[in-house]
Amino acid sequence: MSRKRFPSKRPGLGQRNTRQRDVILDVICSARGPLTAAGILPRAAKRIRGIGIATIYRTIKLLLEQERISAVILPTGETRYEAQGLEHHHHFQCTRCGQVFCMDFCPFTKSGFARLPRGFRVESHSVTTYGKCPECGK
Amino acid sequence: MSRKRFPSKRPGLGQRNTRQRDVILDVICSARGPLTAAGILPRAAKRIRGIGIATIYRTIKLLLEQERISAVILPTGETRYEAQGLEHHHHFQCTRCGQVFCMDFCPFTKSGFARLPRGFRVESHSVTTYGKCPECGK
DNA sequence: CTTTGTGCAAAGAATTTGCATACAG
DNA sequence: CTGTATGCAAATTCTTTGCACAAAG
Repeated sequence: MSRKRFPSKRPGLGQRNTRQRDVILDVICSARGPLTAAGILPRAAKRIRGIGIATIYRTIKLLLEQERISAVILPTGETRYEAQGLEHHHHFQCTRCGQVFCMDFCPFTKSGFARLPRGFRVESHSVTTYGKCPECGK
Repeated sequence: MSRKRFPSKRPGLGQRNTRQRDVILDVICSARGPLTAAGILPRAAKRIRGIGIATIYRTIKLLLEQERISAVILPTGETRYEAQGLEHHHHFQCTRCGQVFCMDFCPFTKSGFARLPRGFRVESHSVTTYGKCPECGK
């Protein structure tokens, strides 16, 4: 049910430089858009014969912990991964072509709208905030 | 992977009024915020001994097709369900207890912040906007 | 009665984990 | 060498489906 967001880092993990990790990170970072785990596998397999899906998932988890990639969850519930930019950003999905874009605007700043790139027309949006509810905030 | 959002309605389905359907709809509609399928089960089971998780899922699908409830997919990928026809709103998840609340504020209005209920403390948020990208907007 | 709906258990799909082996440092 | 990382397959988790029985109309 509740998926752990930031699993406690087990000491002694993510210590070594392996070809698998390099390739998986590169596949994610050089893709045109965010990829699913299943989409990463064949791309990585072209460069490393026999790489397994478990390695893809384990590496994704590691890269997420290291904040080198971030997860993008589409409205269908599909999880994809993209390179982690340093700046706080959100996403925009075109309702016609389905492409997902990164937007450097944030509606939580007063000038949020000003930072919406030219040409993008917002039709709807979904916002989820996280924090402490009244009972837990005491 | 891609979950069908509105499967073709098979004729002859959703014809009958059953206690299970009434109770499941009521559980979803009278909750404080959107519920997961697993969260609906125990609430419905209090009123109908022996109700099964398969019935929860089948009824959720039916209610979605009838547009009596809608799915809320949180940025964690967790899928929840809430009554349909509520006013435009967003959600707030407590980072401690995990509960999800409906918030009638919207950051896309100038006075958005003023409508954040007392006692809720925002720590982070995630926003996805939908619309037409430059190429598709022509 | 006839047909749809339900509960149970098995099947699927996506992701995680255990374990023996491979390999980085 | 020592201990981490990988690949495989089994295990989990969440959701769907097949089937026989229950129940709505």
